Amino acid sequence: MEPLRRKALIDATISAIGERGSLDVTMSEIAGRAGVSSALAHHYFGAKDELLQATMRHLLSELGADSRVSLREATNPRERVLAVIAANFSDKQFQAGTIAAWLAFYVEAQKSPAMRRLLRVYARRLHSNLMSGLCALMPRSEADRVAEGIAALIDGFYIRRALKDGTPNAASAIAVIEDYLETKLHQQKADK
Amino acid sequence: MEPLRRKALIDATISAIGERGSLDVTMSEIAGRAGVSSALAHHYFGAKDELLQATMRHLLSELGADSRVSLREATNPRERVLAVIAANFSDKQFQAGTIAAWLAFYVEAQKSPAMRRLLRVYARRLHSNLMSGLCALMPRSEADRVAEGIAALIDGFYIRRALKDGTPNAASAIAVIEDYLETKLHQQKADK
DNA sequence: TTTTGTTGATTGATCCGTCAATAAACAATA
DNA sequence: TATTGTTTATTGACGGATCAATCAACAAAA
Repeated sequence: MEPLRRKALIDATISAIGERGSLDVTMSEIAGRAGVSSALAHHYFGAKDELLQATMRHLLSELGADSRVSLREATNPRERVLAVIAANFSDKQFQAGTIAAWLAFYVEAQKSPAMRRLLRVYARRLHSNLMSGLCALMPRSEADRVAEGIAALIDGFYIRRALKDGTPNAASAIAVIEDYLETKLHQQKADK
Repeated sequence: MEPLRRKALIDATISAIGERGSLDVTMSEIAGRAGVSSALAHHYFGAKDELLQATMRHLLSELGADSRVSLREATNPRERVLAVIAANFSDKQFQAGTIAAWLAFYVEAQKSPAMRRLLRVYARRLHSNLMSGLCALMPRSEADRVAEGIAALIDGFYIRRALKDGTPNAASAIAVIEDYLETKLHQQKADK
């Protein structure tokens, strides 16, 4: 029962955050969505921030898994980079609820060391995933810079989704980022 | 007296948000920082979200003013773009408190239409400021895309500051963004 | 019967917003 | 100038609402 409930509560947390748009969701709200009492949520998670952290870890591991799958299909360095970008803007990831949760967690990270730690894991992983492709395409120092740029672009488009009404368009975000990459690759070839 | 108090309360709001890292600051906390009672804060602003909105507007107008000053010193299109970037990462803007406030407002925008409206003003202004330089350097459609990229990069580096401990380094952020711009300009010249 | 699952009720804390009351500044008037 | 009236500034205290967390109690497996 326990794993079931935990999963349901975490899912409920994401959808609640997604709907409300911030971490300002009550335990009762979350528990209600999961079809249980708030007391049960406390029973399984102890305190609210532990539930939030578990939710964050869940998001993190889902993105990690998606990235790995996406990377496995890549057959060359360039495709590896594209795969990482694609994973971040897949339908599963680039969704209102998930995006809202990421943003809220970024804010939370400013006061919660635990959250900050988790976000750093995300950042490091993203960087190294990007580098795994970029390193073969340009000198290390240049690759580092481009990876930082792409990472900032990804987070930037995530945050900017907060401005748009209606459906977020992952397509145009991908287009801009890929254009950045292609331009960079082109430049590398020219320099050689 | 009124203008004095309003200013003090808005400044107190920014510093409180900056220190706590989120909008989860109480009226008492803010009022205390401004050296007045919480009742007075209510007297001048009515409700908490009005104070928060006033704070957001203040941030917005400060950034707008800084951008205008920075732009005035530019003597050619390329410098105009650089000026906009520089304004966003000036010591005055790229500061822990201010950054925390921007992020928190982004999250708030997901549930508050008023905040969303203000952030859209910011986004539009940034875009048009960037376009004022880019349009002279490349075709409009390309300029649009580059402007979107730079805007996302700026917001991306802002949000990523939440991960770093210690002082935020505006310098490396500027370096990446300017590198992006230069690469793009180079590409334009080559295409011609 | 021991362990696991589950809840309703409750507690204690926090916090927004209001209000009545006081003080200070200001205006009017005799 | 002295006095009276009026608006502005300011606060302490409080009502009312919300919410996290606890707990005692009950049901259901094992």
